[in-house]
Amino acid sequence: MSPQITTAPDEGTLLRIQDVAADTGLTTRAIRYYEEIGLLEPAARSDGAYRLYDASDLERLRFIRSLRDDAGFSLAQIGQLLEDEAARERNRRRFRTSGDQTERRVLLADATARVDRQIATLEAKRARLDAMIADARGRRRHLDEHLANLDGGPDPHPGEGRHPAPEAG
Amino acid sequence: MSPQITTAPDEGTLLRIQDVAADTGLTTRAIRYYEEIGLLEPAARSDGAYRLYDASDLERLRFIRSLRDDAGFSLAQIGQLLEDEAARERNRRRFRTSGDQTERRVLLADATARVDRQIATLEAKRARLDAMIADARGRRRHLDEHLANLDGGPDPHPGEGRHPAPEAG
DNA sequence: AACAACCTTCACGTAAACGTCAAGGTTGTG
DNA sequence: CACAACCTTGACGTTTACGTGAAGGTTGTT
Repeated sequence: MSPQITTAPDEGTLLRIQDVAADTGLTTRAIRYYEEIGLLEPAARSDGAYRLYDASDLERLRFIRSLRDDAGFSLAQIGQLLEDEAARERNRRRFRTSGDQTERRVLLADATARVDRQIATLEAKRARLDAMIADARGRRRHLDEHLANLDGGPDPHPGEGRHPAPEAG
Repeated sequence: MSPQITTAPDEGTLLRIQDVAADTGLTTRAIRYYEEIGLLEPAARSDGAYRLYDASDLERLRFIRSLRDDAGFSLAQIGQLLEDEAARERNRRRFRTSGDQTERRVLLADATARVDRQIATLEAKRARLDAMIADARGRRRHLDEHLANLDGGPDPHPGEGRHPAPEAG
């Protein structure tokens, strides 16, 4: 419990690209590439032009990775989802420096609209996935019925023909 | 109600690649490419080596497209999901020609296992998507709280500090 | 048989999303 | 200040998933 420690400042920590890579599970090349195509700018640069990332950068990179790996979006789509980082940053600064309640409300409303669009996009994707799952469940039920037919009475409706083949694959 | 018509046989219809492309929304090149990487073989070939596709081929192609566009899987992953078309086809033939109830049961069980794996994969993906949606909803709630703070009593807990910045982006 | 409209198999081109050097500058430690 | 370990910016290579001709054969209709 020493009153002043220089290790683990935590709050204003800036990481170099390799540490960021380790933390996020991305490669340094990928991170630079994301910067190249405008997905994020590092919070700062060192005197020697080293890229320096803060906590919010890490969050953003993890989000990008999640959208890429978990949701399967292309980087172009991810760019659409994140939409205009510059405006976002401007808004942040304006929000912090603004004493005007009305302006703060407008900025928050903007942020809300962006998040709502993200949610809508993600839910649309989930709906399509759900449809596919339902479809697969249907195929599964179909197979189960065939199994039931084999176990119970063999050949209930002989010349049926709704399905060309019993689908054994 | 003529007893014998040559148009619209429907049952054993075989389509050429362009018609298949129109039906599935894929390009002829994509369909040939999918064959190249082993995702499907056309049901038959004409005397002049034209590819000929049946109804089940169309289903399969629509499924592939769905996995690609809706679920965002790579063709390699889709190949894993569809897994061993050759075995599938062998199973179909064996199923049709098998009079042995036990064998039919085994073949159906195999098919069921495959479908179950597909469902599991799709549900895993949906779970990850759900997590992301929940996350986005959390961010949205957070923004709403800030809005509420602006509307109601301004600055309820002054020196709080759990959040470094009010997050206006 | 002629003809358009299909189809075939190469084979090279392309955009996305990085991987992988190369050549040189920067940082932190002894 | 020497040195390893990191970083920088090019710049070319690679994989995936096709697009786009080219050169020639096939089908269906007239």
